[in-house]
Amino acid sequence: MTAARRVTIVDVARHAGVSTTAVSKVMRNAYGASPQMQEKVRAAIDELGYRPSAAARGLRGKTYTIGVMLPELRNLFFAEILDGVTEHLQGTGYQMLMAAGSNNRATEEQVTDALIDRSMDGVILIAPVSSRRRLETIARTVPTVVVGRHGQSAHYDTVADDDFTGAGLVVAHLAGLGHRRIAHIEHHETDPVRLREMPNALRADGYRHAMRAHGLEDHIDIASTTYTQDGGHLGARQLLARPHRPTAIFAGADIVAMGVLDALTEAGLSAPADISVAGYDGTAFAAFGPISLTTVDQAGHQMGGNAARLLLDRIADRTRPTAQVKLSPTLVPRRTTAALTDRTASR
Amino acid sequence: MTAARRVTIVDVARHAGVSTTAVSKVMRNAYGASPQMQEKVRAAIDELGYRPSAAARGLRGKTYTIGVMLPELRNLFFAEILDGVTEHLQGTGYQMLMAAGSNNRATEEQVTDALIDRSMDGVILIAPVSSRRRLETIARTVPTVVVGRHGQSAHYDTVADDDFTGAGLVVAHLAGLGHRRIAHIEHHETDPVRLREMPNALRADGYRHAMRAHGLEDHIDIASTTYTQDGGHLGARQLLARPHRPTAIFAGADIVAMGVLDALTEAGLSAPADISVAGYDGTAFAAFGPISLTTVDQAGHQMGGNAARLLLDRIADRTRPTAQVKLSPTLVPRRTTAALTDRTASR
DNA sequence: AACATCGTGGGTAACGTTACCCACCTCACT
DNA sequence: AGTGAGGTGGGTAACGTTACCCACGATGTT
Repeated sequence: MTAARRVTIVDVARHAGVSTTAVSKVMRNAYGASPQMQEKVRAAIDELGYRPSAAARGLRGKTYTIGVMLPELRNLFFAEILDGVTEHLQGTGYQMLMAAGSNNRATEEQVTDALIDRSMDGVILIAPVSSRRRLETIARTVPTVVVGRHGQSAHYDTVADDDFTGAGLVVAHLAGLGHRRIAHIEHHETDPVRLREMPNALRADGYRHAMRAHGLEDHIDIASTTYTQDGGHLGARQLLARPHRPTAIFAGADIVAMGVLDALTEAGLSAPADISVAGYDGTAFAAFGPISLTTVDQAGHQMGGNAARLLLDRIADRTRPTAQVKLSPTLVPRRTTAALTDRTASR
Repeated sequence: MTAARRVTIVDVARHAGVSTTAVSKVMRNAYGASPQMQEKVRAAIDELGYRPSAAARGLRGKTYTIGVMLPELRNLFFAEILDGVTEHLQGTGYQMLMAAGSNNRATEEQVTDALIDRSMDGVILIAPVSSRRRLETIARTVPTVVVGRHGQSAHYDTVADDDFTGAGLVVAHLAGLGHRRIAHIEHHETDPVRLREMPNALRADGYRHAMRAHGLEDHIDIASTTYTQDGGHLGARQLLARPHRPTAIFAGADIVAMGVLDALTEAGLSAPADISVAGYDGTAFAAFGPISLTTVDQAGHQMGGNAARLLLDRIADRTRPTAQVKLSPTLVPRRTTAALTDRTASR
């Protein structure tokens, strides 16, 4: 019942009959330990089951811990990114720890502070909503990579998908199927910095631009809600209530498309018979057979892998110039989008 | 570009013209600091933006960090549990950090070790697959709560759902709808300890017991795969290939039901017209309109809240006797189950 | 024979915080 | 005036690890 005292480096040193310095060297594979010494120490380590304390290590140097801030747990797209990070970290000795920031500035600040307090060697911020200034502050304190948000910084690296182009792919796909009244559901944004940096804003821009490019500027129609299932639900209801109901809805994210499909079901409609629906992200949910959602794959796995790589590079050299990785999205047509028929068009 | 040196307690002490001890007292709201001193110190803290290092704190005492091991990120049921934990931890000063264990013993061991190395004040293990002995070892090292696994221990508390009863609810529901050929997809288990402790094993037991109670012992039919979407897919294909195809499938978890629905779609079948399908967990996915999966709600949110409460209690008093919290599941009938018709029965 | 050089091991002082103890001051009470 | 109690502040030694440096002996070089 009484907690067994931790085995420390001192115990190992005594047990092996060497100095703590020697044990430390062996642990770190540092120079200056003969093979015999290494063997002796390793035997003692195994025998006592010694594991170094990350806290004590962190006080002197590295903690071998990467902190990841993610805005929420329910959006499966983030799982793809995390898989990419985990995979890249395999065998590097780094452990990834995650904390959820719940998509608002106050908790996000709290969470990132918590990661810094716990002396992470580096942090990966996924789709952060914090102010630009705040991100810079974090990046000056600890090596930082920002994923899923554009914008160039002298302090942090970024990994993002080319959202502007991706949105264009969706519009082209739907226009190619004969649709003209193609509506969009966006995540509402007013902050000028975020209008330039956030993926949702770029997707909306890409939508507008592509609509114009296809000669459909008169049909530009946007419902402004949030990137959540509820946001999709609300947005769809707004769009369905309009006098000229759209024949296709481009939801800004797969999770939004879920809400749209939910709302369609409630209204007794279905995709693609009544309305075509497309999402964005390329989550496992979209690939799920009974749903089979047309979406844009932004290669979350690769985003995560790139983020981890950039972070390790920056931990190794904090002065190297920052990089901006932009990945190309691909359209994945599935069964929620279909050619415009007389029936759908006439509504 | 050069990393700004961290503000430490010494900087604050100097800036406020007091001792580090005084600053420490103020930080911890400890006894022995006059109001004037508190004010002076707080002013200095704000001015310098001081935040204590969790690593250094951990070396002496507590880190105010709770570690959570979860088996994977894609099963939305775990998100419910985590929400419950987060909510309970609100305002306690504890931060939750998560690490994913990927459902196998080796990585699970690695991850739990990593949490211990980082001197977590306590850990919550969600549906761990580790051996009983390993769990005991962890619990002797650090306050531990095990969620989603039965079995009594002298060292760790447990929170689980009454899986045996829950499985019975599903069988009763389906039998009530007239089904007799009710099949089950289980997560394969052979280890005798796990057969007693793991929810999947208890659900399978509950299924068998309820089938017998309803006089359906001749129709007991189990596909033994895993609790993943692929497992559900595989299990469903096995069941569909049998000479006497079942009219209802009870999938051991919602994620398994996803795989079942996927396989049905592939086979050109649908639920509930051709086959009724029920899951288990009560995830947000099951509630999703276009799916509308009949399931058993195991109140993940409450499980998480209970786990956090038990953990904080144990951190406060490591010698108190362990507790086993068992929550009652409830059936949530939705649209994937329906009364047996002549058409489905005759297949 | 004198002198570098190299390989190997250990001593010591941090890192930032807190637990524990002691010193001092003020006030009230004998 | 002397004593005790209570309130307030600080000094010091840990916690477990690593970076830096120094010492020693063996080997090779002039």
